[in-house]
Amino acid sequence: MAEGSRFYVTTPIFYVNDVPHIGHAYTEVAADVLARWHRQSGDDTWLLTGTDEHGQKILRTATANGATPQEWADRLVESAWKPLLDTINIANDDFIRTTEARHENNVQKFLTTLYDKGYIYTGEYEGAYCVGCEEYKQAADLIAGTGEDAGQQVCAIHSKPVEILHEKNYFFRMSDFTQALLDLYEANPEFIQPESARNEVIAFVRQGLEDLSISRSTFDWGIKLPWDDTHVVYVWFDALLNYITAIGYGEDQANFDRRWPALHIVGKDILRFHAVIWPAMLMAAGLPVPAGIFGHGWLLVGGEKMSKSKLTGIAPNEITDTFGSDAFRYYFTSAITFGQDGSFSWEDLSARYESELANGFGNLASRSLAMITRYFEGQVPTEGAVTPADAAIHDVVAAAVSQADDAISRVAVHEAVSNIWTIVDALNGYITEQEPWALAKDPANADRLSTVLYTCAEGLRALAVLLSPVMPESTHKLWVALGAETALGSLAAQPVRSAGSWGQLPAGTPVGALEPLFPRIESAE
RNA sequence: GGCUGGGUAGCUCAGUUGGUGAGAGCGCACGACUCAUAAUCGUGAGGUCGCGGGUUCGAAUCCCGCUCCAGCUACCA
Repeated sequence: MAEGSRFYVTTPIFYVNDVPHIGHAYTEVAADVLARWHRQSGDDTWLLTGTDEHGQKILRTATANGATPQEWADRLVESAWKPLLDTINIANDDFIRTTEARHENNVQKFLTTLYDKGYIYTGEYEGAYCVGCEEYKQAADLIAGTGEDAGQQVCAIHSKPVEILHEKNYFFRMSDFTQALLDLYEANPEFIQPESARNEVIAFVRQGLEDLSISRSTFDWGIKLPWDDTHVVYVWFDALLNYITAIGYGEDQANFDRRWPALHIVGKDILRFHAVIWPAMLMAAGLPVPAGIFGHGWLLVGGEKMSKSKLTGIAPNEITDTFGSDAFRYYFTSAITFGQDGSFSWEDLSARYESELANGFGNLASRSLAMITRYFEGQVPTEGAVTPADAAIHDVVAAAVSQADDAISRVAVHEAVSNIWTIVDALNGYITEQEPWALAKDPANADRLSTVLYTCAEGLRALAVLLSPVMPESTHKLWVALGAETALGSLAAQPVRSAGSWGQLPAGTPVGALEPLFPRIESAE
């Protein structure tokens, strides 16, 4: 899906009962960077995120907190999830909540469609039920009993024997789609990325799929089945449909056709739901399957998956309060190979902030603008005769643009940043070699000095555009300081794919003052 | 147990279909420079490429065994 003028990307919807941590933020940032890049390239772009609000757990915690589940969800959406998007500067186009009418009504339409087509049947669910937990347990949640319970399976939490219960349930004929899914994976190798995720899924589906129980009657916080209001739909079935109800499935066919299919960015923990159940659901309904599923890795803290119970969970604002949202976004998109697990540490974050953002990019902007201010009275100088050294910079910029765009099309966000960063390194080296401060000592070198500093200004102009999807705030400051806001218009309006064409910033443009883009941070604590 | 990945310089990681002396960034040491956020640029030190076999003229790169780490092994999201 490299080019084309349409780009629909989604994040998973947040389960409102969770506490926001950097894992959620990581997914959001990645999707947002992709969306901003495409949007700024002129593609018809849509970034969807939202919240998942149904299910037994939410009913329980709401009750425990003396609220109705809807009140509870409302509270969490406003106090936790929407603020998270602000904290990390996400420019989503929509925010869907699974309790909204546009979702609930059309989930019912979808269910009716599957029911009418015969993909849903009445069956009996048999499961191990723990009275203490008030829910069915999976085999992994059970342990062998001891003492008087020896020989029986007991609940790992309550250590009491579980009961085998039977319940009337509605089932989705997912097993019908085993072969169709395998064919899909085969025919479209990039449907699931990265390759390791694809292998995982294929191995799973090859074992054969079972039908999926998609209704619950033991609680009622969910979307009712249209043909049997004593059952609510299984939460995942409900949640996955957000990707199409948000864009008009069931009520706005034109918009649906305009947006669908989507690229789904998900963590590898929920890969299976997206790569197996979801496409099967769509196939059953006669709808196109997603454009792709990208499963990214875990953030590891101290070599282990971050978790609240091990006190390694980190709230995004712990980072942004000190480093800012741009640094947060930069760090997670550049330091971690998208698709693989990545290590997070405060030391690494501080080190990269200082060496790459402050000393590398920030200082490049400072030194360039300082010299333009000092030697050319604050106006972008004229480019004179171009030497091989200057041409080399032009080439680096042009190459960075095409390489980064290619990387984005492959969802290789980290690679794109790395490609763009070659401009930072090249310009810092260029300045040291060209020694504009030495040229400035002799008026005979005025033309050369002018060209060197023009090259710096143009390089920065390109950097501002290319990095704006990743670091919207600091690049905007740089854009204004370069005088580009008045000379070329708003940064968001700059087409990213033509950022490499040289000579856009007009000579004579007045530059402004620039505070350090990434100020040094005292001691990191 | 089975499956999917991974174990490469102090740290985080690249290493296409096996082939000139194994790479990058950071950190460290030394040097250059002074426009700049005590920033920049250059040079250098540093590695039995998890362990043991095998295939090959030649393997970090293929095959076998072993070992260590992480994740998955479906209807809680």
